[in-house]
Amino acid sequence: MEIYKTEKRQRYLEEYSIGYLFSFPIEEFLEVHEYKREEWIIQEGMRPDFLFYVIEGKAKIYVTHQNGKVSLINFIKEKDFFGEMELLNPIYYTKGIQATTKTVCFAIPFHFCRAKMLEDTAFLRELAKFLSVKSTQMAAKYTQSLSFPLENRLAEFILQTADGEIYKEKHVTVCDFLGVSYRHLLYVLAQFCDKGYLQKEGRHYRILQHNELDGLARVLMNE
Amino acid sequence: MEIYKTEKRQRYLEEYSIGYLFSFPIEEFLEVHEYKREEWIIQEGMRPDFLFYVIEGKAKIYVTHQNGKVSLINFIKEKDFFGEMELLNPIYYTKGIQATTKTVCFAIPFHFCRAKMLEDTAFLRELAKFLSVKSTQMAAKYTQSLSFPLENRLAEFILQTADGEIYKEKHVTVCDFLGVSYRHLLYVLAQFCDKGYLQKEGRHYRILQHNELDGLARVLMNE
DNA sequence: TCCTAAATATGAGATATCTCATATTATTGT
DNA sequence: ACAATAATATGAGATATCTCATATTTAGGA
Repeated sequence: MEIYKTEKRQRYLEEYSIGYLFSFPIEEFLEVHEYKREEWIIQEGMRPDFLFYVIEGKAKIYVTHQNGKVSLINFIKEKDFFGEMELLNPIYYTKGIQATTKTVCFAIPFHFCRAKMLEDTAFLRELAKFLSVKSTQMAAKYTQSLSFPLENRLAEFILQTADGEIYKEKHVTVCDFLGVSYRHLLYVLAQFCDKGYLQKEGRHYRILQHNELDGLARVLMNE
Repeated sequence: MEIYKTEKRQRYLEEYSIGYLFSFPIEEFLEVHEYKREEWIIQEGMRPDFLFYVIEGKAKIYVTHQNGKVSLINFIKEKDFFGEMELLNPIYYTKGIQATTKTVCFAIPFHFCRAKMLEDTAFLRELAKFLSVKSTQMAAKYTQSLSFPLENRLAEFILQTADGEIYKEKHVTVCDFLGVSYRHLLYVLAQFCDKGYLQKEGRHYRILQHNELDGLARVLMNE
């Protein structure tokens, strides 16, 4: 982890101003942190000292269960907060946050800013919106996971993450995210190839029948 | 649905004051609504005109999927909000809310109060806390449902909802809530009886081995 | 460059869970 | 009090998904 100082910090503060999220001057308190690919930004179970706001990069939220299984709860991207649970709730089991790519965040120290943030209408309104979306998404994912087989959820995931016609997510990550075994994921991917929806090209998959996948994914919708 | 007027309304306003949740005078705008057991407070897909705050009673949040399956997303109890998604988000697929028992709510009209509420620090802070808890719970339920068989989740549910030593939830409701088929629910309940954790008494079940169920439920924890 | 750990692949057998069919009680409205 | 509807119950067969064993390939570190 690297903390940007002086000019570099200043450059980020200017280029990605988040002043509009607050009605008090936040700039002076902001730290700018850079995390390397794969680096753990927050260790599971360790309360952070900052509220984070992502400027560049992507990260993943993980939790480990008692039976050893790991769940990838969600992805975090630009303009997302994390650490907000710890800001609001004195008791909370902290999830692990791992950078997927090089990630730059604003880190807002609780120590100096908690009280101010909790008194700030503009910020609280943004936060409430962010949380309402998050909560809605989790509820949707929850009920979908109980109501539909992997086939549908994977189709949606492929379409969401594909780069043009190419799908190339790591199987291991996808298993944790969709909550299925590695074996089963490969079964369903093989089915998609059999049916001609996908074509395997080395380690990647090319989407051949966008429509068919879309049909499978669309069934999840309406929420 | 019945709207309390004059004295009855006044009595509720005094007995269950929620003035402390707001920093502006809210009382004059509050309606007091009573819904009968089984009544739909909000129809799925129909945006409500109020933010609701539950005073007495219990309700359920439902969503219907395209394949006809119904999910019981969560239970709502005293001191919970609902309609807050529609307050915050102009675009949102409204879930259905059904009263389980006779339910009395304060209904805060968006028309008069939206702007005020979205400017109110005290309220926004409460709402953000409420949403953060809700989001955390959904995330936990989501990952648990993907990581553990019904056995564990049912054990937890039985302990949470049992009335003393007696478990008597309706199977139909539990299926929707835990996202499993009726058939499978009965299988696992039968297993619990075989193992001596539960004993069937007419339509109810008596908890015989609290410890064993607790062991199964505890495996979910740590979040 | 080589070694090791991670990621990919595939088979075989188990089990968790689902669908459907069919009875038998409760509950509710009239 | 009766009919209709909802809830409970159980069997049988299907399928979605898991576990484990084992190879092969890829990628990162000494």
